[in-house]
Amino acid sequence: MLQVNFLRQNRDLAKQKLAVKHFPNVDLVDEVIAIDDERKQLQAAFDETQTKVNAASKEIGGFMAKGEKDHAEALKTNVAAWKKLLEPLKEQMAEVEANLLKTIVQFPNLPHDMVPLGKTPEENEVVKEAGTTQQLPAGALPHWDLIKKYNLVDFETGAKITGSGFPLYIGKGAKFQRVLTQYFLDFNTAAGYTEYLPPFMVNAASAFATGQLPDKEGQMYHATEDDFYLIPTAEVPVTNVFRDVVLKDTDLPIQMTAYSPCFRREAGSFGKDVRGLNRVHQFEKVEIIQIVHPDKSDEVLNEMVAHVENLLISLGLQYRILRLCGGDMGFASAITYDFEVYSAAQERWLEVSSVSNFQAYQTYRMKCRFKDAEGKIQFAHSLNGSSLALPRIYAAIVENYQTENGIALPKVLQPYFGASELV
RNA sequence: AGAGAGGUGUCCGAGUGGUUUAAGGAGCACGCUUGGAAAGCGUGUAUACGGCAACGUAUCGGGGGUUCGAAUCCCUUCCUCUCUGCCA
Repeated sequence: MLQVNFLRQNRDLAKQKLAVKHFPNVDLVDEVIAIDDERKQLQAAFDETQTKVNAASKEIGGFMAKGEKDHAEALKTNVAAWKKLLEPLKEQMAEVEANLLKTIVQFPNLPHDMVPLGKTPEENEVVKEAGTTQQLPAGALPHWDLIKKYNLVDFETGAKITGSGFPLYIGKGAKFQRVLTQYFLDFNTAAGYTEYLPPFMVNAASAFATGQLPDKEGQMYHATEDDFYLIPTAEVPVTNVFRDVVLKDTDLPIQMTAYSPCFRREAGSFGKDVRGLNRVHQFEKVEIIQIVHPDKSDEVLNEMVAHVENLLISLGLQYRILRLCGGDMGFASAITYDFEVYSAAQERWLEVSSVSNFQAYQTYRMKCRFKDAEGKIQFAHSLNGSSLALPRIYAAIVENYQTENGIALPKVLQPYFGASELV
């Protein structure tokens, strides 16, 4: 959520930045400031009258104590008149404040200066490409054929149990999931992240704080009986650890990592590129999240990108790093780097991680602040990234490590798996 | 799930309608004192919004209500604890 005061002080800059994100209605900036002006006027008027009411009430208390009932009664008449004025003011204020919130949540975060101007995924900037394309054996298969051939994942039975997009992992296929999760968590904690295992359902307040509500309600599974939402990512419960918290500057940076299943309805997503594990309703992911001093978030973003890069290198995969253009970035992000791994069998790049700096966009919304060295309260910056999302990395490893009669394993995973090959 | 007891500041804790402007204590910060420290004494110590400021307004788990006036009374909701039930 953007701050009105920032918009007020940087009106033109904000409009310019919103245009980079291809926000269709930049004049909403003026609208929001006008609404805020109205709110200020109302509050001033309200406070003025409420002050009189409070003072008079205190006086009445004094009169009552002294037994001067006549004076008290006279004052009560005044108060009654003021209160009549307050009622419509109160209503207007509630209305204006609701309108302000409703309007301001429509703004996406402003993009960082480094964000490229483009609109479509093709205009993302490739900042790095590394690794070599695997030489696959003749007759190499895409992962959806491989997992069937070796009975690692059964989509049909998953569909019977629940519905399409809920894979059932079997035997070594299930163990491989567990091994990947464990390896990722170990890799993250070795770099200083603290491991969390959060609830997999959240309440509406948490979903609002990270921006899933009110807009993306349809993307989450909703347990209506208790009004809980199944998490679309561990980012939601873990970031909410620090909702409504005032930290000390010495608490920063906070580095968290968490494994969780992720539930996404993917409503409205259909068509190509959704075969096999490329897009599912339930998948597993290990997330890294940091809450940092505002001066440090640029630097920390680079560290997180390097961290994920090292993880991919350790898996021996060909990868590239993209800096997303304004039109392809997420709503809450100021700058995002996507990691893609090359699938030689599908002959395409698969997104396996997305690392973003949200600056104060989330922390303002969820009131996560810290007291700086001077004792001033400031909003912290939040960042997160996948490290890593399982099904696609699963698919990439299975495809890229396939041999003529089996599937090999990256070296780092072999001790975890207790074998030198998957099958 | 049922019955009961609770939720007050950084923490403990008093407060059942009106100088509460949330007592008191602890902690923390600064000052005095000291050779230095402890003790002692003094001062300060929540957040948000409005205002150039003085200051004002709101907040005692959340929301709503009664009243001239609510931490206090009423309704509702969430959470914690105890007992009972059920359960891996």
